[in-house]
Amino acid sequence: MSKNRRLAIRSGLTIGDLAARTGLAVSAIRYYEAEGLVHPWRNAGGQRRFERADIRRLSFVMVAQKFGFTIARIREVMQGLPDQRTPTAADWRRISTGFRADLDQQIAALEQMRDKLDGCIGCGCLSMKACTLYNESDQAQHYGAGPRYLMGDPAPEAGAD
Amino acid sequence: MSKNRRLAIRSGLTIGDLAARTGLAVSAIRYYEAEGLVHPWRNAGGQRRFERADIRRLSFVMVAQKFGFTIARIREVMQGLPDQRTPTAADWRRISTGFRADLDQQIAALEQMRDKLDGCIGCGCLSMKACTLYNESDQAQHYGAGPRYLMGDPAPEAGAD
DNA sequence: CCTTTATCTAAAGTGCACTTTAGAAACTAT
DNA sequence: ATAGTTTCTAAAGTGCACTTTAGATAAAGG
Repeated sequence: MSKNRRLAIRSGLTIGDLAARTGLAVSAIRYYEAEGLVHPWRNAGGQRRFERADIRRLSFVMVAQKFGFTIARIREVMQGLPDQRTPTAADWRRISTGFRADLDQQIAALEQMRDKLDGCIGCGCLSMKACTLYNESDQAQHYGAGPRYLMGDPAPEAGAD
Repeated sequence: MSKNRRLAIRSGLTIGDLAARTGLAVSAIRYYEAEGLVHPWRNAGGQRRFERADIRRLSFVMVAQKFGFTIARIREVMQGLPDQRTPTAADWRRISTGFRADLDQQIAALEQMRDKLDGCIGCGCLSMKACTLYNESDQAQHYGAGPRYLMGDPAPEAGAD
């Protein structure tokens, strides 16, 4: 029970501490380590120990996931953080900004698709060749194997309606 | 080779025909049948035969997927189509409209999150208690097991920044 | 008629993001 | 010292949306 360890000043946070503070499952944190999103060290007994800054890293991961980014993309973005020193507010600001740009793009793509859908609803077709939604998406098909319901698809061109 | 079957006037479209006209893989169409999104009949030899209207159904599925809807949700929406007669343009218009409402909501949710992200970037926190992004999402956690990168999450409240 | 292509079923595999399980070792509290 | 957590690893399981594989049957073309 890690209940009252006097703020764990001793030697870093345990995985349980981190789980408690982020709301993540312990197993998820281990998974994120395997994916290279956090880099705990080990204590004498072989247990993971984390820095306080890792709370921030994991929180960032959680938010990024909420926005629909994959682990791979999140790892990429987080490469922008310093490796040796603790990231500063400015560091976070910097990578969050790039992240925001992606988000803007996603929203724009969604809005474009919505507008096209409006056209299709108007004509009642929603399936025929005239409908831009299909013509462009037919080619786009197959973005890697699994489910491709990540919205960042190839931002349909504006014209051709 | 179903190349020149005189428009397949005979007895409905084969699964291959449908694949050619929608761009879907044959296996995907079988999967969609298993999921209840299309209901082909069988010919004497036990092969699937589809109506022309099924091109439309499948195209609808494809577009819906592009927008990030799950098969379950798509099936739900498509329950709104008539079972016995061929759906009319008005039928498609009707279900597409409900669909558009969902989409609007998703966009709105994304925009709200973006705005909050702006606040977080501004303060450089992106992880602490002050940040609305975590406080609300911590609770929300766990939307079914697998990957939950579907953006339709619980539309964060506007206030509290 | 015979070969080629298409289709069939059932089962297993894929990729992402995890969780669950099992058995063992470490740590904490009493 | 001992009981009760926690943590460890490795491996398997989960859910979604499919694809791939294998072996068998059906349909089409020459």
